[in-house]
Amino acid sequence: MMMRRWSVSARVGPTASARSGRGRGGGQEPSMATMTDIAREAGVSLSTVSYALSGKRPISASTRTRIDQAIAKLRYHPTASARALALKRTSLLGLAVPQRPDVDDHVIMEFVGSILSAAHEADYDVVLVTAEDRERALRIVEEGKVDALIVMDIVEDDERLPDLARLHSPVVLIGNPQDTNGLACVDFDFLAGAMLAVRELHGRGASRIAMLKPPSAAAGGPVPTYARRARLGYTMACAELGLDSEVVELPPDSAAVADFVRDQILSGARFDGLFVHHEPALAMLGRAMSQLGVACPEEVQVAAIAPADVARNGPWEVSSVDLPIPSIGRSTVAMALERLRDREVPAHTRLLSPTFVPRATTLP
Amino acid sequence: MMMRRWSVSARVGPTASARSGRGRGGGQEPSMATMTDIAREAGVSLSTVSYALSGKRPISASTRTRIDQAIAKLRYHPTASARALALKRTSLLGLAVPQRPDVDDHVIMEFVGSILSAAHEADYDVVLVTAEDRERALRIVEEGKVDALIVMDIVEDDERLPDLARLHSPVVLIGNPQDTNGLACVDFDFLAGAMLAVRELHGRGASRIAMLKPPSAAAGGPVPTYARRARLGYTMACAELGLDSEVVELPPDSAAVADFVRDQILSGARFDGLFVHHEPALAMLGRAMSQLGVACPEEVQVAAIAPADVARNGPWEVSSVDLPIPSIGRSTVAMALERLRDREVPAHTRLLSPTFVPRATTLP
DNA sequence: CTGTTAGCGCCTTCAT
DNA sequence: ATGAAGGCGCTAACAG
Repeated sequence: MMMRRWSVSARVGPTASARSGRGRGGGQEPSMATMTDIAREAGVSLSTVSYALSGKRPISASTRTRIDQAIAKLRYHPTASARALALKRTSLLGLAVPQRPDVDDHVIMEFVGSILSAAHEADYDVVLVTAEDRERALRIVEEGKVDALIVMDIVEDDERLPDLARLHSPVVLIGNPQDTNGLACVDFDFLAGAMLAVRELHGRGASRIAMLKPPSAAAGGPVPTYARRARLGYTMACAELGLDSEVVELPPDSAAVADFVRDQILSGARFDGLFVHHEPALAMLGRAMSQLGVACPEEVQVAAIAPADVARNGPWEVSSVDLPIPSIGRSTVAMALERLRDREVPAHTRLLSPTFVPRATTLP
Repeated sequence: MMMRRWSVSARVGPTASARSGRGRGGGQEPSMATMTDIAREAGVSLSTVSYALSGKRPISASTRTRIDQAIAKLRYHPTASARALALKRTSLLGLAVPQRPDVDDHVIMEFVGSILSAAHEADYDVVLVTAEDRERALRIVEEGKVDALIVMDIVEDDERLPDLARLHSPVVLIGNPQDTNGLACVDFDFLAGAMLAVRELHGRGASRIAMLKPPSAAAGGPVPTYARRARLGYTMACAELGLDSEVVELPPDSAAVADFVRDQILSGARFDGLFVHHEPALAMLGRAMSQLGVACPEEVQVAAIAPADVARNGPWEVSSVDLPIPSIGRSTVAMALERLRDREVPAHTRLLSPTFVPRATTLP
């Protein structure tokens, strides 16, 4: 049975013209009830109300009842700012999201959604700032507007890291730059993931395995930290297995993909396995192969690194090392909260282990 | 005259022992500098520092300089919670975003992005909550964690409205429900937009104009508030122009769209104008018409209501009444801030006027 | 089990 | 142009 504590007893009127209780009718600010009001109404002391609410001290049943009634009657709600000032914590996490046009909105929303859920479960709320507004991100933590900061879309040699490293509050990066600047990081283990994909292809008979990836960003452009690690994993796995390695950079347009399939697979038969780390090209590849009549699991096997929904939707069901975006989001929040607890433990990096999910593009 | 050493008026507590001097690096909490520290360092009073920072009182150049130096030296940053408590405002806006799978992530991100920008420009930050978590949305405003709340994705007969209407802080809805419950609303004027699209088609020679829309949600499912208004605009415009009206509900799959084109346009030639309020079907329609050999501006003209990028991308450039998502976002923030200023002005609805952009699917 | 009280860091009305 | 002092609403020692 649900005991209503903050229940709303009665509706007033259409316009809620029933201004504050007794005061004088001159109704200005509704001027919400405070803990002092509750104390008076319940005939107890201020601190008793506080302890009743926080449960940090035993309260007699009768007292608690009177307090609860007063709270319901006056529609009391604790004031976040006051609590924050006294506790020195806001129960707010900062989240810097990228607004660059070249990042997939769907992926971002998945991150944001999982981070929101995880934060809410721990009774934290989330303040969003755009990653491009560096000043603002720094400011909300310096001013104590948030207790910790999560930064998405970290790129190689990210220029924000030195500033972030100076902050006195926990900062967690989503990504894994070569130089973390001593900051905590959470990410998928792209290196292990790439190796796993290659091994799975090889274990299923492929021996001429190419890696397909997007063109390296235009010189100087930002490079996501996973690009290097995935590529490294691929070459390491090939080396380990004694295979030749060849990285093919493919622009994300159907023509280029079709050309590749025609030249390198159909005619050349150069590859019997493809490791694809290139989400937009995945669907194009599927269409090109079916149109050109390349038998997929038989002639050439395909394994990708991609979010599960990307791998499954589209024209075919691609076997893949699934990118567990929600897990990354949750781990990130968890790490932020941990660092909020133990300010002392040194920052570390947490890489989520890969799992291979065979689907329709690899042999059984 | 009284020579007061830096008044230790109330610094007795064990906490305020002010051992902040370099002491030893026993380093516990960095314990950020406060305004009192700045005052001491600059040799002025607390209030002087406060006024220097807020600029609400003239400060002599020399004093200001010393204060600025102290601030720089001690790396001072005002504390948001303290300021919020004193000012009774947090400079934080709440934003409830939908997480329903059937809302386009891209559109959401556009809303969120524009709202973030607008808020930041006014020196507000944004707290994100998921619309599904109604309790939480209410709570962040009741506890004064945010100064106002913006709620996206309002549906017809939205069950959240009564609760939102009870709040004592400004609430702004994105959408325009029939019963606003006295809440402020901002939205695109879908009614006028639909009428405009029909008139433009008619003005260009079309006289048998159908409206294409997604199937009405399964009974009981949430219905976005714009569905009714767009449809109403269509029928009103047809009536006004003395045209027959026919609303065609099309599921968002290529087969259905192709069937429609084949049966109703190719064979039947029943329509020479299509008013499309159905984003996912737009691209499908373009492909179907070109594959089936329907001459687009000549045989049948098409005008849509859609975000500009949706209208322009895809297989054809659709003439359309562009949905100005960023403007809606900005207006929403503006309205929230207005209501924060003038708590008295009654809530009202703001509908953004439509503009027709002729592109390739209408005659000149 | 319950009160009393001193802050948390900043703003602002009075004095000067 | 500058100080002094009293909150803002809540928490957490200290006393009983």
